[in-house]
Amino acid sequence: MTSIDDVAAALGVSTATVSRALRGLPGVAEETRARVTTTAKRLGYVPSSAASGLASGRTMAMGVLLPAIDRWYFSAVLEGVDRRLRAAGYDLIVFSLGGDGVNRDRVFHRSILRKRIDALLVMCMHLTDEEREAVQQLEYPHIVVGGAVEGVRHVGIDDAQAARDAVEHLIALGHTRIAHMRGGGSFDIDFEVPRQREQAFRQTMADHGLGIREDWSAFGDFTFATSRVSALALLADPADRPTAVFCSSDEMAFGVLRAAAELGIGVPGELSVIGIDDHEFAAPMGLTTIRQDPADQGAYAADLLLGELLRNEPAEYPPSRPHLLVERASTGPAPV
Amino acid sequence: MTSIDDVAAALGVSTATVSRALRGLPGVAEETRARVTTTAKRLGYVPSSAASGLASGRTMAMGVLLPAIDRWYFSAVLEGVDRRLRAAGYDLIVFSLGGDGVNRDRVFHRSILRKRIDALLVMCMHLTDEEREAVQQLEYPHIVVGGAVEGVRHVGIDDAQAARDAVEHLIALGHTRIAHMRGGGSFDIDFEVPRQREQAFRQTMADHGLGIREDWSAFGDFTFATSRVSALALLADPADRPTAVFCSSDEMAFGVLRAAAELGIGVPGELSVIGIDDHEFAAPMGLTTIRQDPADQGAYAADLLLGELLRNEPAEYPPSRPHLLVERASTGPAPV
DNA sequence: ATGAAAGCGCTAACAA
DNA sequence: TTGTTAGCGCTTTCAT
Repeated sequence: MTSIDDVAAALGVSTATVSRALRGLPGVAEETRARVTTTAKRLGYVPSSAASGLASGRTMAMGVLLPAIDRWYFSAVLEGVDRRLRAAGYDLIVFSLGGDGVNRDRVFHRSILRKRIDALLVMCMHLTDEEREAVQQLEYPHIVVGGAVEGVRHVGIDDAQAARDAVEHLIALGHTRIAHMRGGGSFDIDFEVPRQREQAFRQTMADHGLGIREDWSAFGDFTFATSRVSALALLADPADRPTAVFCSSDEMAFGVLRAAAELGIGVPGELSVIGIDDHEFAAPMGLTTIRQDPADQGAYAADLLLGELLRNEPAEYPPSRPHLLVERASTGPAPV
Repeated sequence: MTSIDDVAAALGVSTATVSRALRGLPGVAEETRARVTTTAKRLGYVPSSAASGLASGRTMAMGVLLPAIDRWYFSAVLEGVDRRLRAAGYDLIVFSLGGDGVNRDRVFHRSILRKRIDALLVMCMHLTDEEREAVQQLEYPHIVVGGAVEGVRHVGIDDAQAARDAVEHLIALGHTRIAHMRGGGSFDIDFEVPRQREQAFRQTMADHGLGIREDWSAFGDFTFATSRVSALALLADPADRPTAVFCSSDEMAFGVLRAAAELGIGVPGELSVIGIDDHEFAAPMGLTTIRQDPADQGAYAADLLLGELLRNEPAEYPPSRPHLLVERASTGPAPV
């Protein structure tokens, strides 16, 4: 491996000059910089991140802590984060807690604190008290994306308002018999988000003088499969079923749509379904939903951290990102 | 930040002893090791990865190069890789080429070669000649997951056989009018995989003496939305349409199912649909498919690299992972 | 079983 | 504008 010394020796200049030239620092004659650049390329020199990290205290890497990679929301956020980091020349290190609790604290103690990263982005999820504390006490910039985590700043959509918008869309269509497909639960994925959406659902119903039936609060676990099974039960009785279902996520909405199709229930004629997310499948499925843009959220958070790294001072920022009602074919007037 | 020297000083031992004790190396009295461990924990000592990487030449990180994070296959592979790495105490660095070609070569030259990682896992995708060469000449262990990349070893399912199994399932059900929903195209995602599946489709049809209609080779781009639109056209004419569609991926199969539903075509009564993947939505959708396990492929590849890192010699290994026909409700006998 | 000391390859004062 | 020189915090011989 050719090192900075090789380049310096080849040109008869000092390593400091090579370093400055290559990093675009001022105080290097343009002619010198050109020669250095050329020679470095010719020798195939690539700086060692370990060495520069050790010397400068900057790793040029950012970490993302998440409960699972292979879920729509998280992978989309990741994509947004990555785009920004790439542009800034930063590398992305992913810490997934991946289902089993095994190695959870190893992640915390070995990696997150290991000076491997300059900043950390935490995806909304349930943390133990100890873990939360570890995050709070991080010495470098950090932020939560998605739901709130106590004592840590965060960015995300206004979950309560998003849920309210969805429910009010149904109410405006004349629905009064509205069920809720809830998320959260088996995954450690989150606590705050499902709770806020649920609470907003209840509050909105109450604000409009509509009653809530506890047996119409179905558990969908944020997944297609669980939601489908729940919906099959929820919609089983033609004589007594909701005319609309507010789903706390699109994936659960797909489960409800599927259940309706299996039961021969017409959408939106007999049943309206609305979700939250605007998942990739929502448009082709004709699903009405509240759009959020996870990639934007990730990019926004990454920008924030990158900015703080640059200016070395905390940023002022509005914590909430926009959402938008997208009307498609899965919602319509309440049946008479 | 407390360093190894602080720990050593606190105990009145040398840094070498602390290092040995903490890394579980032999030649340390158990009593000493215990004292070191305790003190290190008390002082909140966490070794710096940059320093140890610089000194030892090991970064304890593995890279994954992929065209996009937020797609089913890739995020699932990532999950499998991550699980293994976590267990081995390795960190995961993700290099996404993410759509736009911007910064592509920066990824190659700045990150991959930057001694930041001990090994690289490349997700099947289209690489420029120069990029392919860069990968081939990597000095550390590397492997491709998914489709083949010329000149680099790889692991994945036997795509040709998987496609053949799918098509023969349809043929065994009596279908002769079989269409193909093809993937590949707009994403740089892949070249080899869609081609192999297409070729196997053609070969299998020919082997069974069945004709192929070029207008029944539809382009689905590996996505739900594109496939749905293609299928809408493919299935438009009740008097002249296929009785079965072989889809090169589940997401495209969902598009075909959706199109069939919109057109009022009964599945599997009038139309059989089969996919490849066993996507999370396949079971609740009742989709017959060829199951593959991306997480397993990722884990397998990661294990391989980890093993080589450990033993310092290339591993012998079977390049192909299993696939399995999963019969569900979307395929049935050809209509008479 | 432990310690001393020489780097690993860079960056960042400080000089010149 | 360029060079000199300390480190950054570990690992790893080589001694002891």
